[in-house]
Amino acid sequence: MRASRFFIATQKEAPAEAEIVSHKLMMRAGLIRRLAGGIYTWMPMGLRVLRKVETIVREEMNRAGAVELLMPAVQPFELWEESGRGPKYGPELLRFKDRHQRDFVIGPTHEEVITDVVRREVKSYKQLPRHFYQIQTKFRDEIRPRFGVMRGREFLMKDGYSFHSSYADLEREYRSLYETYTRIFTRLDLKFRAVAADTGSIGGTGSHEFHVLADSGEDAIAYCPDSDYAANVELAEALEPTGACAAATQPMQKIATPGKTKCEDIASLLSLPLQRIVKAIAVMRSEGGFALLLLRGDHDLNEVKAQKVIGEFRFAKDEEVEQALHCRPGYIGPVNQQAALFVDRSVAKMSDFVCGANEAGHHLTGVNWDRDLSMTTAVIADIRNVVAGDRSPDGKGCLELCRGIEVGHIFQLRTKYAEALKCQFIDEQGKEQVMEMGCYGIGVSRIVGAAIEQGNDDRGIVFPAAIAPFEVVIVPMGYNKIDAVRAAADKLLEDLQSRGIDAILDDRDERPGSMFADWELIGVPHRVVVGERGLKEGKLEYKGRLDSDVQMLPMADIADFMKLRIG
RNA sequence: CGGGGUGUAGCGCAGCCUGGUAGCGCGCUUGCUUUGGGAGCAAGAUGUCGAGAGUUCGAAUCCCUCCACCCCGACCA
Repeated sequence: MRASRFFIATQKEAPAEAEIVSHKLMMRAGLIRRLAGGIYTWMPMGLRVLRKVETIVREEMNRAGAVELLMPAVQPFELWEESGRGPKYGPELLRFKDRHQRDFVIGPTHEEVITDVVRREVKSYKQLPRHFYQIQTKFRDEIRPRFGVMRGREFLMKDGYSFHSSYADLEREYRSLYETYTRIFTRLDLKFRAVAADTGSIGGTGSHEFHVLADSGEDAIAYCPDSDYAANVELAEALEPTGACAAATQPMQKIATPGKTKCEDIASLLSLPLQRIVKAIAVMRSEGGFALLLLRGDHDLNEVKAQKVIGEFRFAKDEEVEQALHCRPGYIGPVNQQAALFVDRSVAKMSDFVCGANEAGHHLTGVNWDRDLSMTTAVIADIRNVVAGDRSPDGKGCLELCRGIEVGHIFQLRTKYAEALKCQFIDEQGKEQVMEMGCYGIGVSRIVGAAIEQGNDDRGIVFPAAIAPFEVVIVPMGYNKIDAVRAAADKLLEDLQSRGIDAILDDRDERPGSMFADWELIGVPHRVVVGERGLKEGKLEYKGRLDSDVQMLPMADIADFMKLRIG
């Protein structure tokens, strides 16, 4: 490739709307351009990266025995009614009508469509198992698209679906895809971690997420450095504190705490650690009305866990709190009131604690279970987020926290969709059975953002060689002026290409500084400079994107050298 | 959906408070010089000041409505 025929669209400044480093760099390097909120054009330079990611994913999926197909982006809404997922997916599902007033959606995912395909095509246990996948543009009408392609509304996804005659066979495929995903992210040269995950709206049991580790990630991951335990914080279990509840040593006392509505305020007022304060969170349950959730002051509510314990709920409005407890928010507590109590495990083991007095401007100190309030009707459960230092659920050490960008997700869907859509087969005994299903997703476009989030410096992107838009850039000093330079650069391009190396020759009439800056911004991993100075000694100049120094190499050796480097 | 913020040239921004000729830097065009780390000089082009309605002799500036975008939260892969 020659730069003069390609399209390079670098910019010195990123648009103000770009917040995180990968978004800024993708804009500056001319990889993407925004068309509308969360909707981007992949410019030629960016498309090369996207295609390289796609190729690795495709090769590994094929290797795992999955078969590629391509389903329509536009789907009839009836399928979503049939699966029962239409209402649940809600406004994120982009719906529209055709000229005959029939309802359609733009597919955010394809469980319904693939299940429809398989129920029509596959009738016998002899045709199972099957695994189909596609790499396709999806649309999800996100409430708040952000971070460029990391959370776009339109995005490229690899989605695969497997069908089985037994759960055991689904488990086998699930383990196999776990290995496949590990291979994919290893080949992409990303720092990643597989974590146990909540199954979310898609349902089913058994699920792992693959996260690229990055501080800007939207997900919190809990992991144990001393074992292989790792889970999304949404799911990670907070164990019961060890030891028994300490005996009461203080009487319960009401103290004035005017204006102190936050746990932190109370803690500093009383010179107590935050761990001695209990906060009460008021919620309205879909079934059963008002309830109080009790958490230690330094802990945060985990809504996913809480929902599993108490059912659907929302936070109570201020008026609802006043109505139920005759006290305004900020001073509410569990003592002397009738609301249903859901108590976090850690709170159940506390003694001599501080909580709201259900009287404006007052809190209670020295509160103890049994003596001051009953635990008999309370539900004790794990409803908080784990924090660093908590015991690992596998008992092998303590948890650490880090942040991740979810780039892959594998689910055991079991029979959820097969049942709803009557996707059945005839088994060896001639009996009709519902198929077991798995599904496996990779956010192809998100990977590009995640890779840049992980690989960048003050000069720009540092792409892993596997997905860089070009493997090598040839930068001549005076291509259009000096015949010897031109000849050497042209020959090098030919040599590299004949060895299957993806090289670009920057034959633009730019100044050296601009060319260097452009290619460092774009993140091409290898650079060869062709200059008159070196040519006099028959040498060219090599520099890796992260190298601090250049190497002078004999012209004759450079193609082999590059081949060795790139592998 | 709630709270906050921003919309002025392709990009980054000033001007707005206190109404009166629409500006700066980068980029772009042309010429000359320059040519190993984002060149210099000179000349030039580019605007529905987000949209609509209003106040006013006069609106980028004041008022109202709407739209878009960003951040925080809620929500969600």
